Amino acid sequence: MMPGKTDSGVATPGRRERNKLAKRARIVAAARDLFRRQGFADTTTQQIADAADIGTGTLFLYARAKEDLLVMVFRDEMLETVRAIFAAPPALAGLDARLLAVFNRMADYHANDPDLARLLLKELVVPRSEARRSDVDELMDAIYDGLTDMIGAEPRIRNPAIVARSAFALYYFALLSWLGAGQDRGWCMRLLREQLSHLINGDSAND
Amino acid sequence: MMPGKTDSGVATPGRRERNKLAKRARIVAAARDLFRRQGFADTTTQQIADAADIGTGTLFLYARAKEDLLVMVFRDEMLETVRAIFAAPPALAGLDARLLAVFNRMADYHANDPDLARLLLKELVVPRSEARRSDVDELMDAIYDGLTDMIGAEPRIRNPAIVARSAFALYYFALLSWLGAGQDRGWCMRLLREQLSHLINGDSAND
DNA sequence: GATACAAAATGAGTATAATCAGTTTTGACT
DNA sequence: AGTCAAAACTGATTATACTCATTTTGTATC
Repeated sequence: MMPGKTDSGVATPGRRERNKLAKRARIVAAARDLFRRQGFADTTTQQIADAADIGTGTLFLYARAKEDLLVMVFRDEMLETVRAIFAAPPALAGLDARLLAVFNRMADYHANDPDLARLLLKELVVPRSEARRSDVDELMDAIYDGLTDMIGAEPRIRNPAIVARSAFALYYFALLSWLGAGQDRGWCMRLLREQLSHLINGDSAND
Repeated sequence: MMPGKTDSGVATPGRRERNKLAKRARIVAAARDLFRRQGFADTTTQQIADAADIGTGTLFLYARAKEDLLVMVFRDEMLETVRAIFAAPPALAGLDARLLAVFNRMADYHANDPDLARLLLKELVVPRSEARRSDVDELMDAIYDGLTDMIGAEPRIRNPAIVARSAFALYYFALLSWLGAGQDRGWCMRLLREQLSHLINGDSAND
């Protein structure tokens, strides 16, 4: 039992990779719990490292900065939510209902912990690093895939301008919730729908 | 000449107030120069305090956090620019030309120092504090006043939802510049124009 | 002018995010 | 099993944003 690879046909992920993933999960879980309990500012990186049972140095191997941990927490939870919403049978749920569900989930973050939510939005909408940018893209992709599945068009269309607009739509929706301008959500939804129809019809979105 | 108030009819601002304003100006100037020369991250608060010839403690009396200094710098420069643009005689400059001038000025920040610009946008669009929020409002007001003057409608209309949308329009424009999607600027301008016509026609903007 | 009071300034001190040089663990290969 | 290079881990150390108890400055009243 020496080599780390069993005799399966395709290459096994490998123990190293699995350990890394497990550790990442432990870190994110620890961060999520502590942020929830004490808030972002009052949680030290030391505490997170202790809770995840790793050294402080290791922590910064998985997250370039403390704020990255917040994004990791959000990303994981939101991806799960979006996938669950679009995976559920489309009972009475039309396009609008599902979009609304995703939006509402984002808005919940504002309701529960405004400071944390603000930080999240900042980091997600104007990402500093390429890595961060791909976090947004992944979230957008999840929504796209769900929508294109429902509409029946081909998935996996990528258009930076539309990605930006959709990211904005999500962002703007949350911003409006924060401002208490709830009645504007309809406008926001319509904007996203319009953008998505451009996406599906293959318009170049220059106009 | 003991009392700090001369015998003018109305109350003189007072030396204290004047000193405070002058000190604030010195701080902003010092911060601007250092940020330009060395970048935001590589400039310490100590350096700024030294350059402005004040103690480090005093610095944080004028700015709650280091990032506030960035916003102060931006706010001052941008307000001056916006006012200059709308104060100039409307020679060949229509509505679009002036808006574009304001937008381009914002985009310049991206071109010159992307990191600094990203930080700015984050801070301006999702302000943490009420004080920060009023910075955005003031900028928006400057644009509104210029536009309503040109169009001839009554100035000083305030609608949080429209403020949010306009702030977004500025933000989005800069985001697109950053993404290199320059051809989308037209869409952004049209959005703002549309919002402004709602503003002028007195629509409630719920729709 | 002297006294009292509030506002502002100060810089030594503190807390902590992030680093890095050294150590341990891993897994492929013989 | 034994060897080795690369990957992962560690926590003592560092740099610095921000605080706070104390001092200085400005203004009002007599």
